[in-house]
Amino acid sequence: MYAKVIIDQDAKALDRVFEYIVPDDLDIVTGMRVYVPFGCRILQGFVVDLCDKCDYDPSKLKKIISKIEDFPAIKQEMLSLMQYMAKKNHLKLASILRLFIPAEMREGKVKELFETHYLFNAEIEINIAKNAKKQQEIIDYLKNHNNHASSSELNQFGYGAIKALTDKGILIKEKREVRRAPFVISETAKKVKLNVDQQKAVEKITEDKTYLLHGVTGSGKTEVYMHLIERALTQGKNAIMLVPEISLTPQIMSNFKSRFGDAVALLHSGLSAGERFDEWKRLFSGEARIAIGARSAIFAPLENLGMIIIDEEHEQSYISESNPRFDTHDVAQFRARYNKCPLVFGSATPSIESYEKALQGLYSLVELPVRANGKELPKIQIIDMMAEIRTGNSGIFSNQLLADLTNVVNNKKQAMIFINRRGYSSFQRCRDCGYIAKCVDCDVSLVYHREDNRLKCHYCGKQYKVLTRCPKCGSENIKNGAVGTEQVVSKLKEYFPDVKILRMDNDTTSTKNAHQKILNEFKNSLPAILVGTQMIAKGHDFENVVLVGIVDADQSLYHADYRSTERTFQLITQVSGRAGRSEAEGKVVLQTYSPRHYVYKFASNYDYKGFFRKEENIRQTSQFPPFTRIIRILFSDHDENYVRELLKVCYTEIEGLKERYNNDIIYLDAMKSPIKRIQDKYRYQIMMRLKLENADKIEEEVFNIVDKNSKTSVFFEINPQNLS
DNA sequence: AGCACGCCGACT
DNA sequence: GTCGGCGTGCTC
Repeated sequence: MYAKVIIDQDAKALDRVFEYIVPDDLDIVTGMRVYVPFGCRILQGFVVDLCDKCDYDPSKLKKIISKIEDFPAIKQEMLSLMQYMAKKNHLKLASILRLFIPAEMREGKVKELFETHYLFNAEIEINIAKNAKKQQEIIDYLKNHNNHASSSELNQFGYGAIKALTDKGILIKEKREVRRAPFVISETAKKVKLNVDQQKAVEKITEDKTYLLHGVTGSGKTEVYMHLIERALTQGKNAIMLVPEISLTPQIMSNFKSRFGDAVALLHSGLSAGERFDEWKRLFSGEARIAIGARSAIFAPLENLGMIIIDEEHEQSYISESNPRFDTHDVAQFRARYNKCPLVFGSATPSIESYEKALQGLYSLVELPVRANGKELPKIQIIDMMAEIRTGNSGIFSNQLLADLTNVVNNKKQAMIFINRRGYSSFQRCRDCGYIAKCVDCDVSLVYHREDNRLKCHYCGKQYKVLTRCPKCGSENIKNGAVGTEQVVSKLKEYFPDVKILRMDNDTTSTKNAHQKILNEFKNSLPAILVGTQMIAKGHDFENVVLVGIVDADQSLYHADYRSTERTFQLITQVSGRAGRSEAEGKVVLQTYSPRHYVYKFASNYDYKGFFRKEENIRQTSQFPPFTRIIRILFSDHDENYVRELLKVCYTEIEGLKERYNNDIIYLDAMKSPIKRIQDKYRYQIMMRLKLENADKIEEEVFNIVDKNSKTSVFFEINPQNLS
């Protein structure tokens, strides 16, 4: 028997199958991880196929040394998925396989946890001394507990008694595997009765196809998800539900835990290595039947799927932007098709791509048009910050926002201030010569952090002293750029010295549970103001929040990125949803320097469809996705000359495609990447925009050209999210 | 990726 | 003479 093995190394030259002899005494099956001799080393590999004959010279074949685990960690479906992803995203096989198993398992760091268990042996005659009270207590305890107990339960009776009983054979020792289940406080599940729309949605979502569930904020999508999952379980099937990492709040987790109990396995970044491994194993073995987690939970080792749900479908985090670059939507679609089960993309603000597909009939549109609690959405007031400046207010806050905040404080209520930038301000610039402080390795502007009075690079984390004098012209006239969370907090403290003001962003939530601590503190303070980035935009329901301030709505609008308008609309809708969740009426104050931009008109009226039509129109006329396809090829290397040469060769050859595809190529150019260097690697890129008809063919040819010419790996990105 | 093999410069 | 630089190529 021969095995086709993929070596677990992330190198272009090893990105193929190597054949090995399976020794007779090893019962290897497809999907197992094995140790194999490779050159003069021993490496880990994945068995992806077994067959009777080999393609390579049989006299040169080596033998598999041993199994790593005695179960096949990669199931058949995942092997097909590997093939699909390799082709679709031009990824290396080993790097895909790594996604399918917990990192902890590969690194060999975590082991199964065992606990000694004792069984009561009913066969044997009980013969203990009359004064052996403790031993009698143990026997009584076991009789009351189905004749078995763990060592931790019995330890209270003392080790001597346990040992005496074990020696006599009355107790039988046994090693049992225990799982480190992440602790979740589960409140009592209140089963909510569905309203008419929700009921209709549940009834509609039954077939083996993709559904786009468009439900306004607060329309009760989660309840629909729960019903869908419940139905899948009743049919004897399993389910996956994905949520964006940031909205994996204890609230959602405890909701599902209390509804489905131990059938739920949670996969998110807050788990310890052991917990993650054990949750994975519970899914693998079928002990758990619902996987809930962030992006990577789409690879949950569940078979027989009956439902896949992606909540907040439009979220950027579903598109992986580093090493194995893939789109969770594609993976979900593959798994849904493989398992012949429904796939649900849910959102209050679907991505333009998805909604377009729904209109084209590729997805079936299901709508939840009203809020489940019947409440109105909070009113959004647009404040023209240019007018504020003209009337002499050049501060961060408009007079209206300050007045509303004062009102909130006086009424002992709560407010949230949303600002889409962490740190104190964006950058430091010399007013005389225009010099901007940049990272020496990454070539991006540094961000000023006031807490430790330093400049930091957000790409590599390197820290620098602040500028007091311009290194270029010597001027001391240094100015800070746009505002960030820290600055908003310090300004608020000036206005409201006695009010509890909290900050929540990447910097204040890096430690474990910091997230929850801040939210709890906020929850328990009246009045209070919570300042934060996107992090505060999701999933938290605070009944006392009556005001949401969006300090600089334009910040997400001015990225050189075709999706920035869409993103701004989504952000506003989401952030606004935080106000007025309960009895009190909520209000949103939106500050902008370009109040006439169409995004604000539609967003302030919660008019998704209107926004969609406008945006669709713009994308169509300006030839952007989803009406075209953008391909970005990123070359990076320490050796700048090599990258430039490679870029040149590839570009010339790709340009040659114009002979055959001139009408399909809207745009083609080669350039330095906007961030010219990251971690001392020089970055160059080729960008192209294609008409859809022949996009697949051209993409394939472009990939082959690049692959043929480069020694090192090159990043391929389709419709990139951000262009750094 | 890692490691061996291999062909040219300055040293005990 | 030979120790060691890192270029090229191979690993079932």
